[in-house]
Amino acid sequence: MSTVGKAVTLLEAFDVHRPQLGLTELARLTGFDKATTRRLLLSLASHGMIEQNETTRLYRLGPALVRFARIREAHFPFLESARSFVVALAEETGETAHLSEFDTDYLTSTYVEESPQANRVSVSVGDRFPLHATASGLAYLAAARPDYVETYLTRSLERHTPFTLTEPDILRQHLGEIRQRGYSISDQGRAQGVFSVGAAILDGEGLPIGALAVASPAVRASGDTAERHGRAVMLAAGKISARLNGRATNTKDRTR
Amino acid sequence: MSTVGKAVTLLEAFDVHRPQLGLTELARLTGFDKATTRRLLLSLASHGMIEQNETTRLYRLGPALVRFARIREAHFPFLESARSFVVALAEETGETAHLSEFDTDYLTSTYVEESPQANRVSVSVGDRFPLHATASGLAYLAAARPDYVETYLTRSLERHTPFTLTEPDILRQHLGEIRQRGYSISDQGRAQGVFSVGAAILDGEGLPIGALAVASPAVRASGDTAERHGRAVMLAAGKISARLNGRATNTKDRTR
DNA sequence: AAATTGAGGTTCAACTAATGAACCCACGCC
DNA sequence: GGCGTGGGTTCATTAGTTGAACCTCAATTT
Repeated sequence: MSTVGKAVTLLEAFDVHRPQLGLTELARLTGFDKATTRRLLLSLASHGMIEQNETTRLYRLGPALVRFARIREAHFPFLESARSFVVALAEETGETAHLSEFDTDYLTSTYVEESPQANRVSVSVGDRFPLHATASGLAYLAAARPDYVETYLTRSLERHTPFTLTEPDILRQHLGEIRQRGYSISDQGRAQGVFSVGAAILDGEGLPIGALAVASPAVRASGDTAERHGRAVMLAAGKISARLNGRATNTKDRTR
Repeated sequence: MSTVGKAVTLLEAFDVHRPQLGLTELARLTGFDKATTRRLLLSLASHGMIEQNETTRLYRLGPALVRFARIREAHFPFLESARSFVVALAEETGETAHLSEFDTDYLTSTYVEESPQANRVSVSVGDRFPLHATASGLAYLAAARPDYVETYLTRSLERHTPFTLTEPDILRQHLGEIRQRGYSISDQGRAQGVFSVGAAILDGEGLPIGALAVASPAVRASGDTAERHGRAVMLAAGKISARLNGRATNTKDRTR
């Protein structure tokens, strides 16, 4: 692995539930030597990518990351342009709606609007969705480049529940149906008792960059739920894509 | 420079006004060889820190940065906890109020609430403030560790206007006065015609992590402006620090 | 109070990964 | 059709990275 890759791997050791880590702990989590870990941390810290609490000696993600994130968001306002549509979708369906963004073989939850009902699906910002086991992921794959999909399908796909689809051939067929239908369906693919439908968010070239989904308790999913939610999520995703690209983008326009 | 440092330097080539860059352009901006630049970009891209537009071949900051920023903000909610106080401060003073965060020898503007008046000071999120030439920076320095201040003062300090203070001795004296007073004053230190007062935001150990400031056109700064704005900014900064640390933190409590 | 454990941090010879000059290719333009 | 420009690649040389062993300090344990 390149040195840069190692440095980023170090950053990836942090998450919402482990926002601060010690040197030894970081070395253990990443598998790097303590000396290596420290040298990388210092390099990162000198650029504000990592910060150290001077009394506890613990490391945490630095302010430069926030600065970079703002630059990206200013130019590529994924969240800003989507928030209101997610809220509207949750209201319309009465269920939890969530938006996720593609990032290295996963979709990462970016914004969540939970259902007001007591029995609801709960999702947290930062949660990562495997592509083959969630409605969001399937919607993403259905719109992704064929070569990416093939590469993804040939690796070993984790089975999260007895309902998870892991057979490449079945998945390929499933993706075909999603393309026809316009939205994806995942019946308890990642978590038991959760029924979801999803649709991809597309960039200016028609390639997917994220997904929008509605998740409901499976016990509330009756005959027409998939279609009702599916239409709603498809429409909302289309609107988000359109706004993101400053124009309509439901066609895969590749003329340029 | 370490490879990691170079990789981050590449990220730093992007800013709000230049959110997308080509390979050659990036190599030119950073001074690295084209091959080096590309290899670094690939390493970064494989972790989602950089993204490439497949048709224009231009590179932009990646989604992983946004993910990391969220992890940091979830744990260290600088902006969230401060926003309402900045709005209130702008309202109270009738002038532009802005919050900035320390990041590698500069304060970076994080949130801005502009004055409603036609003749107002305009600040953009992402603007970088030199420590010696702005009210925010001086407030930061006045609360910073002595060894950091000394290191900072011994480098050559840029003169932005005829009013910029660049003499280490004068600055040291100035910082003493700021500590006594509780807020800083910068009369046209960075831009002609801008009068600002500022106060530092402190972490749980009493060390500064950012600053809050009120900036007004110098022509509106009369006799009591400094004191009125100063008191307001000091109070607001104290409240932000307190909320950030979950308790009162205007004393430098180091008992642990 | 001496011994033990475990954390942060450092050193330096061995070694592996980074470097960059020169290269190719594609496209747009005169 | 030749020239300029930008993206991308190659590989011998070179410079940065590695990690076992070490140090220090503070908190437990004996």
